[in-house]
Amino acid sequence: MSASTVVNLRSTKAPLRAVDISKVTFTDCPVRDLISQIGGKWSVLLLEALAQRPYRFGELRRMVPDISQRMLTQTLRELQRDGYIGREVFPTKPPSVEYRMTDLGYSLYEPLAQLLNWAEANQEAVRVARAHFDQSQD
Amino acid sequence: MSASTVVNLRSTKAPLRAVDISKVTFTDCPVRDLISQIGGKWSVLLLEALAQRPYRFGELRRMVPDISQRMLTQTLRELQRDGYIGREVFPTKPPSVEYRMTDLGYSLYEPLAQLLNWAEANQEAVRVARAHFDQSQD
DNA sequence: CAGCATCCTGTTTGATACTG
DNA sequence: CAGTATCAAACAGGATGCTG
Repeated sequence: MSASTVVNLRSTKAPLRAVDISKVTFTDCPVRDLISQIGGKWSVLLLEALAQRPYRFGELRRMVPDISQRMLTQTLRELQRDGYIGREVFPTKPPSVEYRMTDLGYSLYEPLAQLLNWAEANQEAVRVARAHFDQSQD
Repeated sequence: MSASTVVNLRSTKAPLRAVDISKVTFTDCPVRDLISQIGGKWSVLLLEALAQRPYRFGELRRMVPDISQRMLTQTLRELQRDGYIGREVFPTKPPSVEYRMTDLGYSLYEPLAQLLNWAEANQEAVRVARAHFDQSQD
């Protein structure tokens, strides 16, 4: 059983995150691909919000006060493109747009939430490890 | 049950990833903190390798051919600082250094592996979602 | 309201050369 | 072998102004 049993350890020359959202092809490692998406500064935050219930653009903006409009739009597009969230435009005046998690998004959110729970449950252990490491480095 | 039940949605002004490894204080959101660490380009790859068995520096380098020496060292240090992996120096000549996962690292790896499994199991669904999205955008 | 286009900055990463 | 140091490039993200 080699180390690549769980995942393809071959790395790629491809950039870690999408730049031009419409030009990006699927990288040859799904793990790298997911991590690069989730690893963005705002993706997890938005997934957590939308896992609770649907929200409109402006609501999300207020929930995450220091996200820029640019990054909110961009991150929502990426999540939509990957199929994790859906986008519905209501033809009101002015228009309102609602985002909601898809079934695929919810299925992703299950293991993701477990990981986030781990982060909270073990934050103290990590804090201690860091303090110890920094000490020993003088 | 508010949206912040699962995790603190407050975002921070802190940079996403550590720059000077010894200067970084724990951010006020453990989730942001974990995501910023494993969201790095190489962390997950190295955790997967070390979840299998201990490896030496050079072995890891050969397993992940296109990681630079600089990033291998830096990422290993970060993982060590957070307490996920341990580092042991053998006083041979020339010296050899072995890295191995700690108990904390293994406990992290459990939910992490679930997430990675999801990525592999659903890569086709994501690929389809992307193709559909790109289509509809013309 | 919900964006988009442009410019600009700091951070992350890579390349290369050198060392105990 | 297992690093460190320095420089340069690429990228993610922020700020601002404009639009249907």
